[in-house]
Amino acid sequence: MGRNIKVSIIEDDETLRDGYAFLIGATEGYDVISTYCSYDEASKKIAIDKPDVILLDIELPGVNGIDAIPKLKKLLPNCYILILTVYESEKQIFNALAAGASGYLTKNTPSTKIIESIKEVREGGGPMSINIARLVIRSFQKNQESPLSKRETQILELIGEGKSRGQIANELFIDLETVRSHIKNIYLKLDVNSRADAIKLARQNKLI
Amino acid sequence: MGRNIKVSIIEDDETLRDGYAFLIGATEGYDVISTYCSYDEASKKIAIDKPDVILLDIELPGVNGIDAIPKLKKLLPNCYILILTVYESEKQIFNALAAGASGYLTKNTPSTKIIESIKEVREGGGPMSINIARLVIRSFQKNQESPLSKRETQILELIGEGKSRGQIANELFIDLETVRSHIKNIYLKLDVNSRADAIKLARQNKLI
DNA sequence: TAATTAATCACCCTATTGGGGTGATTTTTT
DNA sequence: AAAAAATCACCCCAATAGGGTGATTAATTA
Repeated sequence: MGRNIKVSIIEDDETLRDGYAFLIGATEGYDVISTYCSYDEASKKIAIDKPDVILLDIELPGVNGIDAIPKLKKLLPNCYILILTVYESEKQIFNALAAGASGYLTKNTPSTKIIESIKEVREGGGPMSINIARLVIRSFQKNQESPLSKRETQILELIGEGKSRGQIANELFIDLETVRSHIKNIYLKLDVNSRADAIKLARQNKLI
Repeated sequence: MGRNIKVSIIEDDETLRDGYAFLIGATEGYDVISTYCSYDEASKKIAIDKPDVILLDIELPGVNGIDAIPKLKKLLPNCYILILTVYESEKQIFNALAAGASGYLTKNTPSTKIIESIKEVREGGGPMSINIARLVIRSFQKNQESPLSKRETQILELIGEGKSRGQIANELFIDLETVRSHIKNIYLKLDVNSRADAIKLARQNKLI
């Protein structure tokens, strides 16, 4: 338990890489056991290093950081990956998290927060920069001004689960014709004429 | 800009309520302008208080915290709601965030973190307790050991968007029969026999 | 109170879809 | 060399989806 946390860094910018390495290595309880400038470099040796946590950049030469995540996870299933990048686009963030990153920090993060996040991630936490947390929280928030009624929203949710009219009717204890009627109204309100378009629009606008 | 942050507290436990109020009120830059023991109490006067941030408990008498969120948002559209609760169930958390909460803290949170989170939420951040952040991040992570191939996963994603075989075929520039064939294999692998069941199972296991 | 919206059900229609069978061929990966 | 992935083909038929055009009965809001 008192063992030092073993950290590897994958970052192509030499100055940053050395900076992080020095910073973390100088901190009590942390060892920087290796640094790499690309995934291709890292892949050859990192399985032997066996780091507890990898600090990973997104913009890398060769295999980019996001594609590197599942590969690293395969090499080191018990290793936590902490993204450290300037990229703040929603897609990048969600892709990185979906791929298996356990935390996401932007490069303006103060060094104390980086150090703390490495510990946090190893303890099962999910450290994020403030701006990332904002995006993540927003991704959960539904639109409060939906044109759809409660029932319509409910039915659109079931459509989003791939259910047929019949299945929806059974689940809600209403007639099949009533379901049809609701769906027609949904289509009218959203100005679409297919399930796929309704789902797309509803998800885009966070109606469901 | 230098104006103090106006905070309201809705919390049924008197000891906690007074504790928070004292704590926050004593801090430079913060004013506790009102405290309530339920939503029903708060609803009568809180629109006049016009707080910047509401600290909200989940387990409340009468209207519970989660149902109170949209109502409060309607009364005070520009107010941020910060959940402060012992509840840590995934559903509660995601429901609260979906309803419009901007942050979620558990009650073991140190007081400095609470104070900091109030400021953070007003600056557009999304403060979370460490354990909450863990759940939130995990909710994004996909299963790395899917039984499905890339193409199958892709097709199942499109099915999850409500698309028909024909639409999928057009989108992927493959034959309708090929789509059918993939879907059959998906059903075989997942041991289901309908779109709805496939989507359900895939989402449960984070295959898509 | 009057008007609107929500929720329920009914019956018309037809092209498309969905799911089940049972194959085969060609790449790609292992 | 063997296995898995990706592609396409043709059999079947009940169910579905979407469009039209209604009506009745709560609720909610003006």
